[in-house]
Amino acid sequence: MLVSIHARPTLEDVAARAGVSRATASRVLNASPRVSPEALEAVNAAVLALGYQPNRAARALVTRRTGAVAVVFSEPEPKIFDDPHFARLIRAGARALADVDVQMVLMLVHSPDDQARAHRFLAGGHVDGALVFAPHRNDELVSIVKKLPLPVVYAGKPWGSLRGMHLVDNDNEGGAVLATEHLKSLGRKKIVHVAGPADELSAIDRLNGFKSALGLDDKGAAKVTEDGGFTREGGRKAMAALLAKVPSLDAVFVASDLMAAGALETLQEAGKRVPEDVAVVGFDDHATIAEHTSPPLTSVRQDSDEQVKHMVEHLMKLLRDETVKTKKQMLPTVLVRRESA
Amino acid sequence: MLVSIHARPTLEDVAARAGVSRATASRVLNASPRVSPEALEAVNAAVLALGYQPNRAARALVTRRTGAVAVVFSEPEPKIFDDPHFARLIRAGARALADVDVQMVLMLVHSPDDQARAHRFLAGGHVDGALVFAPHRNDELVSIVKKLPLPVVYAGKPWGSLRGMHLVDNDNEGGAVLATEHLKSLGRKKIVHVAGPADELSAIDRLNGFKSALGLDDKGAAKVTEDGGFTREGGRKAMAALLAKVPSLDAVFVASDLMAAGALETLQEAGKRVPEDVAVVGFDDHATIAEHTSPPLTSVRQDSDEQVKHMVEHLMKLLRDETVKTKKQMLPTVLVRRESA
DNA sequence: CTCCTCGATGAAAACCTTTGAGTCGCCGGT
DNA sequence: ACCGGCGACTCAAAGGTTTTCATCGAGGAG
Repeated sequence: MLVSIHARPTLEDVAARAGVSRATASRVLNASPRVSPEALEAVNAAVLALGYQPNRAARALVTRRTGAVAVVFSEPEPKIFDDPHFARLIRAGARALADVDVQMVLMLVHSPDDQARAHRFLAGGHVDGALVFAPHRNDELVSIVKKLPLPVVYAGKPWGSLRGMHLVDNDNEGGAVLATEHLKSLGRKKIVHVAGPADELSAIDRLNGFKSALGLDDKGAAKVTEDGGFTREGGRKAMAALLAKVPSLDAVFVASDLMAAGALETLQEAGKRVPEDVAVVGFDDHATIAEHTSPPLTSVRQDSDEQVKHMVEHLMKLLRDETVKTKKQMLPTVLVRRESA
Repeated sequence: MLVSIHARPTLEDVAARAGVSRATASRVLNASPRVSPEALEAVNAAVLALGYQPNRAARALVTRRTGAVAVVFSEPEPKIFDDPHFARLIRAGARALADVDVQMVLMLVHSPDDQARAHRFLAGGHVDGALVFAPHRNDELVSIVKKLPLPVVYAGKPWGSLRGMHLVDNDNEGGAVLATEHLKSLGRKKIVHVAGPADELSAIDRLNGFKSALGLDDKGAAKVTEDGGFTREGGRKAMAALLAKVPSLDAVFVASDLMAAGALETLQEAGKRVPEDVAVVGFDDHATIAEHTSPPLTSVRQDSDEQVKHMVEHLMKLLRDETVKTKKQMLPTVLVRRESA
């Protein structure tokens, strides 16, 4: 049977070759139970022989499903995308979505223009759902997305009411407690904190963990904390400020590895030995940072790959209309000991 | 006219409201010239009033175009994705593609499994074309993709025959010449080179530029060159090796900013002052690296955003079946002077 | 006044799949 | 022998858009 020169085979072709109707062939492909074993085998053989691949557009048209989901990063400050964390999240997203055979539409939202575009796109029915990364305070994108009749899973807690929202968060607070307790267990008496920006909830949660582990109130915490803005440079400066503020410090919990790298540099310049004079614990356990600082960084691991995987799973459940038991998931964090503490 | 509760408006609805036929409405949307001004205006008004957005699936079905292109990163070593360069390319791709309203399907290819998946996907007609980043030697993905009847634009020169391929490359060799000439013009006599891995053409081109600027042959070059593998750690080690090999060196051209950051650390530890004792020039002009080393790094700028933008433009031309004059584009590089040289 | 041309428009086919309704044959029960 | 029921299957409609072809009307040439 000579098939046409180059055209891709259609379901009709498969059905013809298998000696069944289009409908039956379709049922085989969609794993419907109402198919006889013979038909099933014949169709599968035909699919294989012809190298058939369903036409996504046709399928999308009738099912009213696009087979695509948006992955949205909302980030007023484009620079932070040079953060290696970002690359990791994207990689994890690409992988997890490819595994379930759905297309990933990446959207980076910086400006109000981008927001409008994202709004149009998400409202336009071009995707079945969305994964949203919007860590910042009062991010308008979140209010926009919230109003859309679109299944959405957030990474971490977006600012504002969480009513009815689905999200997968890391246990930032628990991780911070872990880190601080560890420093205490080393016998450190004067523990300080380089915090992340006050407009990100993950930073706030980490700060809260630090406070609760030490039994500090807001005022007490303010005396031993500096904002490092989640950047290397910020970590450097915050550490310097802390050295000035608390000369007797003997340990520091830094809210991100990137900042910790900066902090280590400052400590080194100040002639402090790590961990002898000052013990340092970071957060993220970022492979290419934590393992390559000197000394290698003790850090709280939050598994971004795992987080994204859970987000995807959760979203798929929503798309399948399964009733999800827990709307919010919290992923555990663990302390990874290296040499800095 | 009460419209249905929630269903998205269709072209039929638009046509009805504008008092024309579906066909005419379609012509307006596709900017066909054969439309009267009145019809045009009426349809546009209806589109606006209804918030109409074309159904991508339906359109894809009939035009046999998906409105999506794949962006493929082939990279045996997943770690390199922590390279900030990668994040930049992705960002640029997302932006450039969104600008022309096509969806970006991101594919990260690490393993042979991934290759097979990519093959299936690209052959499956799920995208109209592809942007391929495959810098490494003998990357099998390239041979796979080459056989596909799919418009593809490569980033840089993939290894192997370039016959009939479309690509947008940076002028690596020219940039290297620029860097080396600059060091010469500073009166430096003993200039060495920290190279990228020998299985990436961009690294080889930079090495070649270095060689030709100094008039070195292979043997001569080998004496003053070390491979830094495009990593920070590699740059550190390569610099140390060079210091041992060529104690009298007074300048170094490093083939990437990340390696240059490492090299600077080594120089500092060796007690060399930069630029007084040793002048350093990097490559990439990566914002978050070059500006934050101490001293700030003189570097060759290659504009990744520009490169990706050109790739997208080129691909769009291919998709429109325009005959493209030049299959290969070369983007200029410029030297950005800071304090390290 | 008629014929022709040409531009604008409408009707309908085509794209490929899913799915609800209907058909067919067969078995067991009466 | 008939009927009901059931499992496996086929038919055909539906989904929203583009595009070809035909139609219609107006305006110019003869």
